[in-house]
Amino acid sequence: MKDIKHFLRQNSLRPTKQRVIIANYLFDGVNKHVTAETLSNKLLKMKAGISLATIYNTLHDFYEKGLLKKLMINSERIYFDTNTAHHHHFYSKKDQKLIDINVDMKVSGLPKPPKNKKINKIEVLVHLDN
Amino acid sequence: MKDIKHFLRQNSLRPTKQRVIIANYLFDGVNKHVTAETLSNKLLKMKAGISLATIYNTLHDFYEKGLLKKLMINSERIYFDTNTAHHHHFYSKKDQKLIDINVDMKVSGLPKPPKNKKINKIEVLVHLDN
DNA sequence: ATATCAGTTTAGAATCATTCTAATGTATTG
DNA sequence: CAATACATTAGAATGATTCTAAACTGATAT
Ligand SMILES: [Mn+2]
Ligand SMILES: [Mn+2]
Ligand SMILES: [Zn+2]
Ligand SMILES: [Zn+2]
Repeated sequence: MKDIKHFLRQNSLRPTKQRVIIANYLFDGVNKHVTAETLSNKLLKMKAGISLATIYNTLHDFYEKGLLKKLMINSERIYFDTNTAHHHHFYSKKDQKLIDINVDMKVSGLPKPPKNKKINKIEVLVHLDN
Repeated sequence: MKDIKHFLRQNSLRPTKQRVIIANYLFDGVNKHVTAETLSNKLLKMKAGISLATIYNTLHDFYEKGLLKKLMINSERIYFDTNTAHHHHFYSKKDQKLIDINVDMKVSGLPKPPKNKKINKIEVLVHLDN
Protein backbone atom coordinates (compact mmCIF):
# COMPACT_ATOMS: atom_id res chain seq x y z
CA MET A 1 0.00 0.00 0.00
CA LYS A 2 1.71 3.14 -1.16
CA ASP A 3 -1.46 5.16 -0.39
CA ILE A 4 -0.90 4.79 3.34
CA LYS A 5 -0.01 8.47 3.34
CA HIS A 6 -3.40 9.30 1.81
CA PHE A 7 -5.04 7.04 4.32
CA LEU A 8 -3.36 8.82 7.21
CA ARG A 9 -4.15 12.28 5.82
CA GLN A 10 -7.78 11.29 5.29
CA ASN A 11 -7.85 10.52 8.99
CA SER A 12 -6.31 13.85 9.98
CA LEU A 13 -3.00 12.28 10.85
CA ARG A 14 0.28 13.59 9.53
CA PRO A 15 2.05 10.84 7.63
CA THR A 16 5.27 10.85 9.57
CA LYS A 17 7.89 8.19 8.98
CA GLN A 18 6.94 6.36 12.15
CA ARG A 19 3.20 6.44 11.51
CA VAL A 20 3.67 5.20 7.97
CA ILE A 21 5.72 2.25 9.16
CA ILE A 22 3.24 1.39 11.90
CA ALA A 23 0.18 1.86 9.67
CA ASN A 24 1.73 -0.21 6.91
CA TYR A 25 2.18 -3.03 9.35
CA LEU A 26 -1.16 -2.75 11.13
CA PHE A 27 -3.35 -2.18 8.06
CA ASP A 28 -1.79 -4.67 5.66
CA GLY A 29 -5.11 -6.44 5.21
CA VAL A 30 -4.60 -9.07 7.90
CA ASN A 31 -6.51 -8.34 11.08
CA LYS A 32 -4.30 -8.18 14.14
CA HIS A 33 -4.46 -7.92 17.89
CA VAL A 34 -1.45 -6.08 19.23
CA THR A 35 -0.21 -4.69 22.50
CA ALA A 36 2.35 -1.93 22.78
CA GLU A 37 4.89 -4.61 23.58
CA THR A 38 4.09 -7.02 20.74
CA LEU A 39 4.04 -4.13 18.28
CA SER A 40 7.38 -2.89 19.58
CA ASN A 41 8.90 -6.35 19.15
CA LYS A 42 7.56 -6.66 15.63
CA LEU A 43 8.98 -3.26 14.72
CA LEU A 44 12.34 -4.18 16.18
CA LYS A 45 12.44 -7.25 13.94
CA MET A 46 11.66 -4.96 10.99
CA LYS A 47 14.67 -2.85 12.00
CA ALA A 48 12.40 0.08 12.69
CA GLY A 49 13.67 1.70 15.83
CA ILE A 50 10.56 3.45 17.02
CA SER A 51 10.45 4.53 20.64
CA LEU A 52 7.93 3.03 23.00
CA ALA A 53 6.54 6.51 23.64
CA THR A 54 5.74 6.86 19.95
CA ILE A 55 4.22 3.41 19.82
CA TYR A 56 1.90 4.30 22.67
CA ASN A 57 1.12 7.69 21.12
CA THR A 58 0.43 6.16 17.73
CA LEU A 59 -1.81 3.39 19.03
CA HIS A 60 -3.71 6.01 20.95
CA ASP A 61 -3.95 8.37 17.98
CA PHE A 62 -5.18 5.58 15.68
CA TYR A 63 -7.68 4.58 18.34
CA GLU A 64 -8.95 8.12 18.63
CA LYS A 65 -9.48 8.27 14.88
CA GLY A 66 -11.45 5.04 15.00
CA LEU A 67 -8.82 3.03 13.15
CA LEU A 68 -8.35 0.65 16.08
CA LYS A 69 -10.51 -0.81 18.80
CA LYS A 70 -9.36 -1.27 22.35
CA LEU A 71 -9.92 -4.60 24.05
CA MET A 72 -9.87 -4.94 27.82
CA ILE A 73 -9.36 -8.63 28.24
CA ASN A 74 -6.54 -8.85 30.60
CA SER A 75 -5.70 -6.53 33.41
CA GLU A 76 -2.03 -6.41 32.64
CA ARG A 77 -2.04 -5.06 29.10
CA ILE A 78 -4.28 -3.34 26.58
CA TYR A 79 -4.96 -5.06 23.26
CA PHE A 80 -5.61 -3.02 20.13
CA ASP A 81 -7.65 -4.64 17.39
CA THR A 82 -7.34 -3.70 13.73
CA ASN A 83 -10.77 -5.20 13.11
CA THR A 84 -13.04 -2.28 13.92
CA ALA A 85 -16.26 -4.01 12.93
CA HIS A 86 -18.41 -5.28 15.76
CA HIS A 87 -17.24 -8.79 16.52
CA HIS A 88 -16.43 -11.19 19.32
CA HIS A 89 -13.43 -13.23 20.43
CA PHE A 90 -12.03 -16.49 21.51
CA TYR A 91 -9.36 -15.92 24.12
CA SER A 92 -6.68 -18.32 25.21
CA LYS A 93 -5.17 -17.16 28.44
CA LYS A 94 -2.46 -19.76 28.12
CA ASP A 95 -1.34 -18.49 24.71
CA GLN A 96 -2.25 -14.88 25.47
CA LYS A 97 -3.94 -14.93 22.09
CA LEU A 98 -7.18 -13.60 20.67
CA ILE A 99 -9.07 -15.02 17.70
CA ASP A 100 -11.84 -13.12 15.96
CA ILE A 101 -15.36 -14.47 15.82
CA ASN A 102 -16.88 -12.79 12.83
CA VAL A 103 -19.91 -15.01 12.58
CA ASP A 104 -23.24 -13.51 13.54
CA MET A 105 -23.93 -14.50 17.09
CA LYS A 106 -27.10 -13.77 18.91
CA VAL A 107 -27.57 -13.25 22.62
CA SER A 108 -31.07 -14.08 23.80
CA GLY A 109 -32.69 -13.62 27.18
CA LEU A 110 -31.04 -10.30 27.89
CA PRO A 111 -32.83 -8.38 30.65
CA LYS A 112 -33.72 -4.72 30.33
CA PRO A 113 -30.89 -2.37 31.24
CA PRO A 114 -31.25 -0.25 34.38
CA LYS A 115 -33.41 2.89 34.26
CA ASN A 116 -32.02 5.72 32.12
CA LYS A 117 -29.31 3.51 30.70
CA LYS A 118 -28.98 2.40 27.11
CA ILE A 119 -27.12 -0.59 25.78
CA ASN A 120 -24.13 0.53 23.81
CA LYS A 121 -22.73 -2.81 22.73
CA ILE A 122 -22.64 -6.43 23.70
CA GLU A 123 -19.30 -8.18 23.87
CA VAL A 124 -18.97 -11.93 24.02
CA LEU A 125 -15.67 -13.38 25.13
CA VAL A 126 -15.23 -17.12 24.81
CA HIS A 127 -12.50 -18.32 27.12
CA LEU A 128 -10.56 -21.33 25.90
CA ASP A 129 -9.02 -23.89 28.21
CA ASN A 130 -6.27 -25.24 26.24
CA MET B 1 -22.70 -14.00 60.76
CA LYS B 2 -20.73 -15.12 63.79
CA ASP B 3 -19.76 -18.31 61.96
CA ILE B 4 -17.46 -16.41 59.64
CA LYS B 5 -14.64 -18.05 61.51
CA HIS B 6 -16.04 -21.47 60.67
CA PHE B 7 -16.49 -20.36 57.12
CA LEU B 8 -12.88 -19.28 56.86
CA ARG B 9 -11.59 -22.44 58.51
CA GLN B 10 -13.70 -24.56 56.18
CA ASN B 11 -11.87 -22.87 53.36
CA SER B 12 -8.42 -23.50 54.84
CA LEU B 13 -7.99 -19.89 55.83
CA ARG B 14 -6.96 -18.84 59.31
CA PRO B 15 -9.59 -16.57 60.78
CA THR B 16 -7.37 -13.64 61.55
CA LYS B 17 -8.83 -10.36 62.70
CA GLN B 18 -8.35 -8.79 59.29
CA ARG B 19 -9.81 -11.69 57.35
CA VAL B 20 -12.84 -11.83 59.62
CA ILE B 21 -13.54 -8.16 59.07
CA ILE B 22 -13.11 -8.41 55.32
CA ALA B 23 -15.11 -11.64 55.01
CA ASN B 24 -17.90 -10.20 57.16
CA TYR B 25 -18.18 -7.32 54.78
CA LEU B 26 -17.81 -9.23 51.52
CA PHE B 27 -20.03 -12.19 52.39
CA ASP B 28 -22.87 -10.39 54.13
CA GLY B 29 -25.39 -11.79 51.66
CA VAL B 30 -25.33 -8.88 49.24
CA ASN B 31 -23.31 -9.59 46.10
CA LYS B 32 -20.58 -7.06 45.53
CA HIS B 33 -18.01 -6.02 42.96
CA VAL B 34 -14.96 -4.57 44.67
CA THR B 35 -11.51 -3.41 43.76
CA ALA B 36 -8.62 -3.22 46.22
CA GLU B 37 -9.24 0.51 46.37
CA THR B 38 -13.01 0.45 46.90
CA LEU B 39 -12.60 -2.22 49.56
CA SER B 40 -9.92 -0.19 51.29
CA ASN B 41 -12.17 2.88 51.31
CA LYS B 42 -15.07 0.89 52.72
CA LEU B 43 -12.86 -0.53 55.47
CA LEU B 44 -11.57 2.93 56.33
CA LYS B 45 -15.16 4.10 56.83
CA MET B 46 -15.68 1.12 59.11
CA LYS B 47 -12.66 2.27 61.12
CA ALA B 48 -10.83 -0.89 60.22
CA GLY B 49 -7.27 0.10 59.52
CA ILE B 50 -6.16 -2.74 57.30
CA SER B 51 -3.10 -2.24 55.17
CA LEU B 52 -3.36 -2.26 51.40
CA ALA B 53 -0.90 -5.16 51.31
CA THR B 54 -3.27 -7.23 53.42
CA ILE B 55 -6.24 -6.23 51.30
CA TYR B 56 -4.44 -7.42 48.18
CA ASN B 57 -3.31 -10.59 49.92
CA THR B 58 -6.79 -11.31 51.23
CA LEU B 59 -8.55 -10.72 47.93
CA HIS B 60 -6.03 -12.99 46.32
CA ASP B 61 -6.36 -15.66 49.01
CA PHE B 62 -10.16 -15.61 48.80
CA TYR B 63 -9.88 -15.81 45.03
CA GLU B 64 -7.59 -18.81 45.26
CA LYS B 65 -10.07 -20.58 47.51
CA GLY B 66 -12.82 -19.92 45.01
CA LEU B 67 -14.68 -17.47 47.24
CA LEU B 68 -14.32 -14.66 44.73
CA LYS B 69 -14.21 -14.35 40.96
CA LYS B 70 -11.87 -12.01 39.14
CA LEU B 71 -13.31 -9.77 36.45
CA MET B 72 -11.09 -8.20 33.81
CA ILE B 73 -13.20 -5.39 32.56
CA ASN B 74 -11.00 -2.45 32.73
CA SER B 75 -7.29 -2.32 32.23
CA GLU B 76 -6.63 -0.07 35.17
CA ARG B 77 -7.98 -2.16 38.01
CA ILE B 78 -9.08 -5.68 38.86
CA TYR B 79 -12.66 -6.26 40.05
CA PHE B 80 -13.45 -9.07 42.44
CA ASP B 81 -16.96 -10.46 42.41
CA THR B 82 -18.58 -12.12 45.42
CA ASN B 83 -21.05 -13.80 43.09
CA THR B 84 -19.14 -16.92 42.10
CA ALA B 85 -21.95 -18.48 40.08
CA HIS B 86 -21.62 -18.21 36.31
CA HIS B 87 -23.25 -14.98 35.30
CA HIS B 88 -22.90 -11.93 33.10
CA HIS B 89 -22.72 -8.17 33.58
CA PHE B 90 -23.91 -4.78 32.60
CA TYR B 91 -21.01 -2.34 32.77
CA SER B 92 -21.22 1.42 32.92
CA LYS B 93 -17.85 2.89 32.13
CA LYS B 94 -19.08 6.30 33.17
CA ASP B 95 -20.07 5.11 36.65
CA GLN B 96 -17.32 2.48 36.83
CA LYS B 97 -20.04 0.16 38.00
CA LEU B 98 -20.97 -3.45 37.32
CA ILE B 99 -24.45 -4.94 37.59
CA ASP B 100 -25.07 -8.67 37.65
CA ILE B 101 -27.16 -10.36 35.01
CA ASN B 102 -28.35 -13.53 36.64
CA VAL B 103 -30.95 -14.39 34.08
CA ASP B 104 -30.25 -17.31 31.78
CA MET B 105 -28.91 -15.93 28.56
CA LYS B 106 -28.15 -17.99 25.53
CA VAL B 107 -25.52 -17.32 22.91
CA SER B 108 -26.36 -18.85 19.54
CA GLY B 109 -24.32 -19.08 16.39
CA LEU B 110 -21.05 -19.74 18.14
CA PRO B 111 -18.47 -21.22 15.77
CA LYS B 112 -16.33 -24.22 16.69
CA PRO B 113 -13.28 -23.36 18.76
CA PRO B 114 -9.87 -23.82 17.12
CA LYS B 115 -8.36 -27.33 16.90
CA ASN B 116 -7.36 -28.86 20.22
CA LYS B 117 -9.02 -26.09 22.18
CA LYS B 118 -12.02 -26.46 24.43
CA ILE B 119 -14.45 -23.78 25.50
CA ASN B 120 -14.05 -23.05 29.16
CA LYS B 121 -16.69 -20.38 29.64
CA ILE B 122 -18.58 -17.73 27.78
CA GLU B 123 -18.71 -14.25 29.22
CA VAL B 124 -21.14 -11.62 28.03
CA LEU B 125 -20.45 -8.02 28.90
CA VAL B 126 -23.15 -5.50 28.08
CA HIS B 127 -21.68 -2.02 27.85
CA LEU B 128 -24.00 0.79 28.87
CA ASP B 129 -23.83 4.25 27.39
CA ASN B 130 -25.17 6.32 30.05
C1' DA C 1 -1.61 -21.64 80.43
C1' DT C 2 2.82 -21.18 77.86
C1' DA C 3 5.85 -22.27 74.25
C1' DT C 4 6.46 -23.11 69.61
C1' DC C 5 5.93 -22.59 64.86
C1' DA C 6 3.66 -21.89 60.67
C1' DG C 7 1.09 -18.68 58.64
C1' DT C 8 -0.15 -13.58 58.51
C1' DT C 9 0.32 -8.67 58.52
C1' DT C 10 2.73 -4.71 57.43
C1' DA C 11 5.63 -0.68 55.76
C1' DG C 12 8.10 0.32 52.39
C1' DA C 13 10.68 -0.94 48.25
C1' DA C 14 10.33 -2.86 43.70
C1' DT C 15 8.05 -3.71 39.39
C1' DC C 16 5.87 -2.81 35.20
C1' DA C 17 2.60 -0.89 31.95
C1' DT C 18 1.37 3.42 30.81
C1' DT C 19 1.44 8.53 30.80
C1' DC C 20 3.75 12.85 31.18
C1' DT C 21 7.41 16.42 30.38
C1' DA C 22 9.95 19.24 27.88
C1' DA C 23 13.44 19.43 24.52
C1' DT C 24 14.39 18.36 19.71
C1' DG C 25 12.88 17.18 15.08
C1' DT C 26 9.87 17.33 10.97
C1' DA C 27 5.66 17.81 7.86
C1' DT C 28 2.97 21.42 5.92
C1' DT C 29 1.91 25.70 3.97
C1' DG C 30 2.96 29.89 1.83
C1' DC D 1 13.37 28.54 2.21
C1' DA D 2 10.94 30.39 6.47
C1' DA D 3 7.48 29.93 9.99
C1' DT D 4 4.60 27.19 12.68
C1' DA D 5 2.06 23.48 14.33
C1' DC D 6 2.44 18.98 15.26
C1' DA D 7 5.24 14.67 16.32
C1' DT D 8 9.04 12.07 18.36
C1' DT D 9 11.91 10.98 22.01
C1' DA D 10 14.47 9.89 26.41
C1' DG D 11 13.74 9.84 30.65
C1' DA D 12 10.94 10.98 34.73
C1' DA D 13 6.56 10.28 36.94
C1' DT D 14 2.51 7.67 38.06
C1' DG D 15 -0.33 4.21 39.94
C1' DA D 16 -1.85 -0.45 40.51
C1' DT D 17 0.04 -4.45 42.05
C1' DT D 18 3.65 -7.52 43.92
C1' DC D 19 7.57 -8.41 46.69
C1' DT D 20 10.63 -8.37 50.87
C1' DA D 21 11.77 -9.15 55.23
C1' DA D 22 10.77 -8.14 59.87
C1' DA D 23 7.26 -8.14 63.53
C1' DC D 24 2.99 -10.41 64.97
C1' DT D 25 -0.64 -13.86 65.94
C1' DG D 26 -3.60 -18.11 65.59
C1' DA D 27 -3.26 -23.02 66.18
C1' DT D 28 -1.38 -26.80 68.34
C1' DA D 29 1.22 -29.33 71.59
C1' DT D 30 3.15 -29.68 75.85
MN1 LIG E 1 -1.77 10.82 22.49
MN1 LIG F 1 -1.09 -14.05 48.23
ZN1 LIG G 1 -10.70 -8.87 17.00
ZN1 LIG H 1 -21.09 -10.11 39.21
